Amino acid sequence: MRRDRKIGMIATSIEQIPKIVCFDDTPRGRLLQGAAYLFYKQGYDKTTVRQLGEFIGIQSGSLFHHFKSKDEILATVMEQTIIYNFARLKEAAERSNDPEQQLRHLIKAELLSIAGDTGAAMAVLVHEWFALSKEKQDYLLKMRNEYEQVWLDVIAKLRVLGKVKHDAFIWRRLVGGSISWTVTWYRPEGKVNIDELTEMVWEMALK
Amino acid sequence: MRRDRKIGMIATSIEQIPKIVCFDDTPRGRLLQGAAYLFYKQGYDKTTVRQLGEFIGIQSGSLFHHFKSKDEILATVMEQTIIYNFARLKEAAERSNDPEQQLRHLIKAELLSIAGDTGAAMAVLVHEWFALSKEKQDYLLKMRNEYEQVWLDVIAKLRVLGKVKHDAFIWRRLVGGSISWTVTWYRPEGKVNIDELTEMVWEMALK
DNA sequence: AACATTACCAAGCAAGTGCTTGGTTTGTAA
DNA sequence: TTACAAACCAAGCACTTGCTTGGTAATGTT
Repeated sequence: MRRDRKIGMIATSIEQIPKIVCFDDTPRGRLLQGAAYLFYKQGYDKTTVRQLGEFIGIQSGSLFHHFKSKDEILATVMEQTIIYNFARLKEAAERSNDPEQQLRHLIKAELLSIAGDTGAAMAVLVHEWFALSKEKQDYLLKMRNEYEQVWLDVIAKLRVLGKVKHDAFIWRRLVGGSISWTVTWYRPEGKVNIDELTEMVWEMALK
Repeated sequence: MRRDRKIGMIATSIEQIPKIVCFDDTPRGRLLQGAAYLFYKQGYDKTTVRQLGEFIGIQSGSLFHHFKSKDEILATVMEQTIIYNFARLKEAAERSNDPEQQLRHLIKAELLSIAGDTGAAMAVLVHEWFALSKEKQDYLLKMRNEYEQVWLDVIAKLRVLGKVKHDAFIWRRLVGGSISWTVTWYRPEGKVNIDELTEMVWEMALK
């Protein structure tokens, strides 16, 4: 009787879970949606293809009509998540010309990604990174770099203004850490909302 | 031919890896040491008992003479890591009476835990938390709470001094996020050392 | 020397695992 | 209606997993 650890309070079918915006309404999209939820709740390895099949209402074998491996399902969840949130970040950066305000928008956008409507999928991205094959990691890293460049551009401007004094990369990682870490504790029903959190991070970051 | 993803540049026996201070030199200690390393490099689920056995030089079945399950190995790695780093944190807090200096010591202690000599084990604690059974999670959470209390005591004093204005819990989580996140990027051979990093986090945190 | 305890081996079982295969149903457009 | 592809089912194969069992070697203590 191995591997019987209890998973508490988990949905048993795809209708019961909140929609994640990065996936569409095709069978394939629903599959990704279900996968993101289960990977989020249980982890990639502990989610079996049988369980995923049952969750979205098809046979486990039928999954492989849409994707050629379980690995590819995970990679696709991550890819779509990155694409969606990259677009959101870019949009945020274009919302202002003042670097300080841009920073505020970036922070909020990233908090929304992680603690908001794509939270489950982002958590998968964070937690299951090492479950990916090396090649998929490399591929996604390239997209990740584009994403980071948006940040670095804004930071560069802040450094010119003297608002940021430390090394840009390290500074970004410290601020990014505060934001990313919310994945481990933030709950929408908790005592702060995204806007208040944005404000706190912004103040800390700008000194 | 499943699950054949390549793991690059990984040691194949326990003599090749750096010692982690929280484990002793008994057979049991070496087992934990090896487990921490492999869990760190590959993840808990992808590390098989066979591989762990081979790594430390015994048969896979012999592992179960020391621990009654693989789960228990993971939990013990985490437990010892928490115990060790709790002691280090407490010691750090007692090194000064000035809250601002105490904070500096706490930050450095936590950075040492995560980016320093217990880094591999701490990474396991962070990444494999959900691989633990629920009961083990609850048990370790109690120890974690004691650990957090050391931080909260210092923060409370800082709030009295007006050095921290936001909610103590949230503030701690943002600062803790910056620190914990170093697990994903910090390398000792990189461009900053622990002391410089301590300084940066300290400045950000204190505003 | 005698005993007890710790550490370990060799073999294998039961229960999964991801994935394949060959075929059927469903939707869509001409 | 016909044609064709997308979506799916039912069954099972090849393999790996954590762990058990019954025994042996090494180590330490008196």
